[in-house]
Amino acid sequence: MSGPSKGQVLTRSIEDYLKAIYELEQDGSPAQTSAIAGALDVAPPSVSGMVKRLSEAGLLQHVPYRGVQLTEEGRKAALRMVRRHRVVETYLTTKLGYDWDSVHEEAERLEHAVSDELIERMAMALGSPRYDPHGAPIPSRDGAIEQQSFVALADVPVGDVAELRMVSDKDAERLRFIGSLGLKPGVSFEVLARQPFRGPTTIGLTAAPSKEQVIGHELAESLLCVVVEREVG
Amino acid sequence: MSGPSKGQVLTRSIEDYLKAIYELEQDGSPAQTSAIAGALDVAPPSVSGMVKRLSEAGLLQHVPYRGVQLTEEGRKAALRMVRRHRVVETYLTTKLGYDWDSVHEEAERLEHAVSDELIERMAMALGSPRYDPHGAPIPSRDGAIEQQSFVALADVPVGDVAELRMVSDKDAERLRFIGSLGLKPGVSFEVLARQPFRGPTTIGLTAAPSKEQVIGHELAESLLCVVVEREVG
DNA sequence: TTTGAATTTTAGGCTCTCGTAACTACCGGA
DNA sequence: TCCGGTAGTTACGAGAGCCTAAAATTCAAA
Repeated sequence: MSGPSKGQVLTRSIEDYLKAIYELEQDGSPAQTSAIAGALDVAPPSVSGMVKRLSEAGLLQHVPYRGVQLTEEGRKAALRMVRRHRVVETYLTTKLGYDWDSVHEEAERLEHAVSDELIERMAMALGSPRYDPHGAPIPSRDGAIEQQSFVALADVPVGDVAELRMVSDKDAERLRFIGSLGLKPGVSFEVLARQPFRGPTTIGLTAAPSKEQVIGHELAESLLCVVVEREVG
Repeated sequence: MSGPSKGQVLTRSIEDYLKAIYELEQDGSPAQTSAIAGALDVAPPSVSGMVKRLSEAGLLQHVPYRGVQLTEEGRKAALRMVRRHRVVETYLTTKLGYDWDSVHEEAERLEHAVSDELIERMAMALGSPRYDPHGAPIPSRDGAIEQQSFVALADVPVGDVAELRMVSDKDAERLRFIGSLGLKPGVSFEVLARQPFRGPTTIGLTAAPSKEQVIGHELAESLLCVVVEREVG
């Protein structure tokens, strides 16, 4: 008795797998076993086993040795988790004074425990926010999510003015550092210089142009931006 | 490698068992296997198995065929869960518009997922409340809990004025009905009449004396009160 | 004091999810 | 085309936590 059916009982583990697979699929291409194992911090054979079960449950399609892709049903379940995670993160920062670097861990546990009703009440209390504190879009109740295309700060040409839009929520230390630079989603800045050979980028915040910030290449690759004003010339 | 040790990793199941056992011990006498099984909706052999593990972990003492008693460590862990449960219930009703009859189920899941920090932030946001929406005392962070002695409404003599103090949070339907009578912790009333043979009690709310309420015996046994004014004579 | 009902425990099994070890498939380079 | 390294899978096993059936214990009533 398997196959696609309504009202699956999803365990915590299954919810974690679906969300991880969804996030891996966002980088194009099917999610690979080792990538899933890495994201969930389990051994690859554990993933093979779970993938088999999820595939039998109709939540994803598995091509052996090639990777997995969520089915419509699996994607929906994954987006439900993503919505929960991001609503919780937003609630904790807005209403309970959490810093943006500490909400991820808490949300990671709460997303499995909250009811749909609680999520809707939180969203309501927040005025149905569209983005979480890290700039990630919050899927709607019915699983629609804004598709975005950003440029990493590392790829914004010198001279352009850009706005920071989104940062990964997974690394607390990185978030603290970014915050200490005065950066958060919505902040705009001009790219003043960049050293070659994957060297650092220098920016000047629009709000405080006098204070320049130097940002290493690796970090600059993780800061997702939109260009607001292209350099003339 | 067992015995009392700091920093146990308590599973959800273990947390449930400890809380259930704590609550059963409140009615005096050690908690019995079947009572625990009933409270958690599992079969008695499951309880025997878990009791063995908890006893080996030093969280309770087990006298075969006689029942179990929490150790200091077990009691502390149980009270931590009780605090979580009641803070969450209070938060949901006060800050997110939940009714007092629907919070129990939600808190039952959240109590396993929230961090100590989140509980303290919720308590802070609420002004460190001493009672939950059902009148139950909230244990302090260090596991101190107010010991109360109440009289069931069914035992309050006719003519006395009493105040409702506490109601079980477990039965949503009962809570809805109690609420529909205008009753909640803090409401006071005069006991106007009581029929014999475990018959109903008639009360008149102090706030609206004209409107009398008739309350069946079973319900009256579950309404925990303090007598505010004893009948003269 | 004996017996029988009720309660508790033991025995044995199942599912879920994880792990390690061993085997298989894929793919790029010689 | 072959060969080896990497990635993926299968085989097997462990622990948690639940179950049913059977055995053991308790206790009260005859």
